[in-house]
Amino acid sequence: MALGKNYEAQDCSLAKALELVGERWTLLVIRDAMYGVRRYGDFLAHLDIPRAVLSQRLGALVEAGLLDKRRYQDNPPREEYVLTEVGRELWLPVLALAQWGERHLTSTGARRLFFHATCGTRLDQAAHCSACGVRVDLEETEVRPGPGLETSRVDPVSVALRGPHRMLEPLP
Amino acid sequence: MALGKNYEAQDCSLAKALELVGERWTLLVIRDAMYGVRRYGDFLAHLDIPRAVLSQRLGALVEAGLLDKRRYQDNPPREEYVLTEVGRELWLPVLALAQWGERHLTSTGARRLFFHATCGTRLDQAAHCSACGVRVDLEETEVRPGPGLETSRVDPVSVALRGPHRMLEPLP
DNA sequence: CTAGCATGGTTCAATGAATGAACTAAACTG
DNA sequence: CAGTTTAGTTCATTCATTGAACCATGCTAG
Repeated sequence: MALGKNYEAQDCSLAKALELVGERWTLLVIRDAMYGVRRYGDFLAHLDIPRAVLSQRLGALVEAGLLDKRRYQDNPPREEYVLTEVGRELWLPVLALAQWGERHLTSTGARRLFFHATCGTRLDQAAHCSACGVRVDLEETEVRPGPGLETSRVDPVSVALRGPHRMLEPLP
Repeated sequence: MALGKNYEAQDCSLAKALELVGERWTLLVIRDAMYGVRRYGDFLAHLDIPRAVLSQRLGALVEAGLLDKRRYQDNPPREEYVLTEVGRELWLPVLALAQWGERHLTSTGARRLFFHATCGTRLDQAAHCSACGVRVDLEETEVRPGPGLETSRVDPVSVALRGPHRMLEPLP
C-alpha cells in the first residue's frame, strides 16, 4: 500500500490504523516483536519474508513510532528493533485477532496459549485474567506452546518458542 | 494477496486470520457490515472502493463464512450481505484496533463513540462496560458521532451515521 | 595480511494485485 | 420504448511484492 490514498478519505480511526498496520506482513512483524524478536536476521528467518519488504516495513514502523531502532553494540555496529509503548498497545487487537483465528480457522487445537505470568491463569480473547480480574498487558504475559503447534520449523525463533516464554524478553 | 502462499508456513493463528481478513479493504468491508451496510451499492459509495475489488472481497467473505448472501426481494431479484455469527465475533479485534487508532493516530478527538445500548455507558477498548461489568457484543452496541467526526461525506451511509445508530441495524 | 563469514542491508527483473473507466445485464418505471 | 436502478464483469495501466543476486562493514581464523 503505502496509501492512505483511498483510505484517508474514510475519516475513520480503523482506516487510519490500517494505513499503518494493515499492509501485508506488518502485523506479523509486530507479532514477532511482541514475542521478543529484535534482529533483522531473526525476523527474516522466522517470517520467510522477502528482504526488501522487511526493510521497508521495519523502516515504516520506526518512522511511525511503533518500533525503536537502537544500537546494542558498537563493534561491529549492530541495531535492534524493539516495540515502543505505542506498539505494545497493539497487544489487545493482535491477541483478539489471533484468538478469533484460533476459534474459527483452526482444526488441530490451539497452537499457542497465553497466560497471566504472575498467576498462571489462561487469558481470554480480551486479555482478561479471570483470577485477578484485570486486563493483562504484554509485559505480564507468558506464551506457551499449545497442542496444535507443529514442530517442523527449525529457525531459532521457532525453536525457542517451543518452550514457555515471557513476551518481549529477547528472542532467541 | 489471496495467498496463504507465504503466510501458511507460519503455523500461527494470527497468520491464518490475516490470510482471510488482512487483505487490503477487507476489514473495512467488515466494519461497514457491522454498522449495518448490506447492499453492494452502499458499500461502494461509502468505501470508495473499486468495483472489482469489492466483488472479489464480498465473494471471499461469503465463501469463508463471514458474510451471508441472501435474497431480500424477488422482483427485481436483489441480494444483500449480512454478517454471520463468525463475522460478528470480529467485533472485539475491530473495536480494539479502531480504538488504538483513535488514541494514537488522531489529533482531532474521537470520530465515533461506542456505547452499551442497554445502559448508555461508553465502552473501553476491550468492549467492556464498566457499569454492567460485562463484555458487550456487537448486537448490544450503539455508535454515536464523536467530536472529531467530519461532515464532508455525503453518501447515504455517512449521512445516516451522523446520528446515533444501533450496530447491525440495516443502513442506510 | 588475507580469505572467509556474519550481519544487515540495496537493487533489479518478473510476477501479481489494485485501480478506474467502460461495458453488460436484468428487471422495473414513466 | 427510452431511461434508470442495481449489481456486477472486463480490461488496460499502475503499483506492490517476490526472490535472487549483489554490496558493505567489520570481525575472525589461518
